[in-house]
Formats: sequence, C-alpha cells, structure tokens
Amino acid sequence: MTFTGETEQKIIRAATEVFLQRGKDGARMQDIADRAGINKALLHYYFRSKDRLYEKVFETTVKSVFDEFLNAILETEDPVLFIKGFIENYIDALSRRPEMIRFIIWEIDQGGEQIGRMIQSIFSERGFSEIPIPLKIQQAIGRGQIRQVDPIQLTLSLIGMCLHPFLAERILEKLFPAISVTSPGFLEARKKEVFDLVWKGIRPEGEP
Amino acid sequence: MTFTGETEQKIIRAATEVFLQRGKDGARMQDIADRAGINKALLHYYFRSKDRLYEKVFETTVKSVFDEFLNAILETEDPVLFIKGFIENYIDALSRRPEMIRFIIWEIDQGGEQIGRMIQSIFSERGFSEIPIPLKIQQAIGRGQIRQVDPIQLTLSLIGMCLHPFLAERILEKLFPAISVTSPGFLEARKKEVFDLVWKGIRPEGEP
DNA sequence: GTCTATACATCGATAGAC
DNA sequence: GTCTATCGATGTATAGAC
Repeated sequence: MTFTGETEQKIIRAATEVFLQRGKDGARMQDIADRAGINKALLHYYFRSKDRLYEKVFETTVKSVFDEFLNAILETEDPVLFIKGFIENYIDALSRRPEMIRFIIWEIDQGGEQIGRMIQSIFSERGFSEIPIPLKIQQAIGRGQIRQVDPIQLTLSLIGMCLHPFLAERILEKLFPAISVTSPGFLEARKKEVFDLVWKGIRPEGEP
Repeated sequence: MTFTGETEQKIIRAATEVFLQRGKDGARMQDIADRAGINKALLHYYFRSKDRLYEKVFETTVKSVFDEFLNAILETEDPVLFIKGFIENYIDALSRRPEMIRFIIWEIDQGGEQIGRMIQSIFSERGFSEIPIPLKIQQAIGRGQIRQVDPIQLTLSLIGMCLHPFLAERILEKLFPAISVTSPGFLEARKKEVFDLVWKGIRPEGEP
C-alpha cells in the first residue's frame, strides 16, 4: 500500500538532482529512473515525456522561492525599507536556494516562456494586474520620497545588481579571485554596497 | 585552387549560425555540413570533434567584441567619463552583436572556463597583471574624485546593470510589455538611467 | 582534401506480460 | 502500477575509395 504520490515524489526528487547535475539535454531518463529506484517505463507512465517531467521539476522548485520572496517584500510601505528589503530578500533567497540559478539560466536560454507565465500567475493570484515593484517606486516618486527616475529602469537595475553575481558566479570568481560570491562575507557586503549605491542614487535632490 | 582557409571559414560561418539557432547540444553536425556545402566527414577532418568546433566558433565571435570594448574605454582618465564610457560602450557592444548573448549564457552554464581564460589572456596581452577596471576605480577614490566604495563591488554592479537586461531580454519583455530591450529608445534611456544612478551614487560626499 | 558508406553508441519511448 | 525487452530514430565519428 502506497500513499498518494509516493513514487511521484521520489521521481521528482531524483529528476531534480539529475537535471541540475547534467542539464535538461544532458539528463538521462535511465539515470533518473536508477536514482528513483524504478525503471524507465514507469517514468513515462507517470510523466509521459522528458519535457513534461522537466516542466514539473522546474515549477516545483522555482515557484516556492518566488512566493517566499514576494511575501517578504510586498507589505512594506516606506520606500527606503522597501528597496532595502528587495535587495536583502532577493539575495537571501538566491543564496538559500542555489539550485535556482541553473534553472533560471536554462529558462533564459529557452526564452523564458515558463518563468514568465509563472511569475504572472503568481501576481494574478495575489490580485495584481501588473508587476507591483515599479508601482511601488512610482508611488514613492509621487510622494517626493525619491527623485524622478524611470520605475522600470530602476527595477531592472535592482534585479541586475542582485541576480547577476549569482548567474555569473564562476566567471566572476575566475576574474576576481578575491571574491567568493556565496560566502557570507561577500553577500553581506553586496547587500550593503548595492543599497548604498541605489539609495544615494535615488534620494530626493538636495538631501544629504 | 583554394586560398588558405576558405573551407574552414565556410565551416565556421555555418557552425556559428547553427550553434546560435539550436544551442551546442541541439546543433547537428549534418546541419552544419549542409549549410557549409560539404559533408560531415570533412567537418571532422578540419576540427576533429564537435567540441573543438564549438570552441573555435566561440572564440572567433567573442574575442573581437571584448577587444573592441576594452579599446574604447581603457584610455580614459577622468572617472566620470570612464564610468560613462564603460556603460555606453558595454551596451553598444552588446546591441551591435546580439549573437554574443547566447554564447555568454552558455558559457555561464558551463562554468566560464573558456571565457575566463580568454578575458585573462586579453589583459595579459595588454600588459595588465590584474583586471584594470577596479584599479581605475581605486585610483579615482584615492584622488577623492568619487566616494569610498568597494571597487570590485562597483564593477559587478556596472556589469550587472548593463548586461543583465540583454541576458534576460525575453523574460523582461514578457514581464514588462512596455519595454523592448534592443530598441534604440530603450538602450539610450538605459544608458542615461544607469549613469545617473551610479554617478549620483558614487560622487564625493557633499557634492551636488 | 573531399567524398560515400557505415560502424558504433545512445537515448526516449512503447509494447506487452504480470 | 510495475516490470523486461526492444524498437526506431538520431547522433558522432571513422574507414576507405578517389
């Protein structure tokens, strides 16, 4: 007697490992079956094809991280705290779940259909009709709490500064042997430097 | 009678197209052979294996772009102009050679061995023993031309803000339908917003 | 240098018994 | 639901004639 989805869970866990280790193309169904302690036929019985199995693994891994990140930041009203929270929670989420990075890279390579749909569905579920980050920035501008900036451009800058070091981690560590992207020291320094740069860069004109 | 490397050039051109269209794994040697107007056997005669062919294609494409970018910025002494030049030339280089993006993504996915070696060799050829970008920043700090910042962190921020929109282009365009990353309007706006943010963020304390 | 033909290896997917 | 056995397709790489 098996409870609901026991084999399914074993398959997803095994598939996650193999996809992360070998990539989507490099992963072998035989390898996944071996690690799950079953055979190839059963893999297809449960997920029909390699593509569908990958989609399932991707969604299972990525959605929870995004959810967590948004929960952490969307309540904040004060713009300084919002920006600070965005930076800190984004970097924390990625460093807690380093396996996210490879999935994001593969999504980028494939055109981002899946991640785009997922992010939009997460926002719809929360009742937003558009991405709330630029909205928050726009409101802060309207209240004179930050200077006139393009809200979308600032959003892209925040994402780029927080995410890029993780994406290019191994290249950056080759070019700058002094850094180790995932070390606590670097991560804390990164949060501070990004926040300082951004806040000094967007505080209202004439303010110290 | 063929002049030196005619067939080789045809192969590299064809391989570049196919690799960009299908990815390294997805590319088929038969497809490359067809587009080059030869057969598979000749491909292996010239490049021995798919891996070596890919390495050649990658280096041919990427090295010229980096060379060009460094030539454009390394002469500048004034820190404001240096930062401005970094941003504008980085974005211009990527928008002139959009095929770079996929190669960079694949390099990131593979650990960046090749691009790391290439960048370091480019700097050695120019007589630098370390990456000169943070050095320039450090000098400007020493002269009091910009405030105390971590030079490597600032370098990472610049790279992240300039490169990331290209890397994640298709995802960003799904999330923010208002933008089109490669449009001249967006690119010029991006240059301006990044420079404004950075310069206001790093100018010496107390300066307007 | 260039070709045809083929060896040799994998892999995803399925058929069919239990 | 789970297994064994195998199909069918495709891929890289090479042997050997010209």
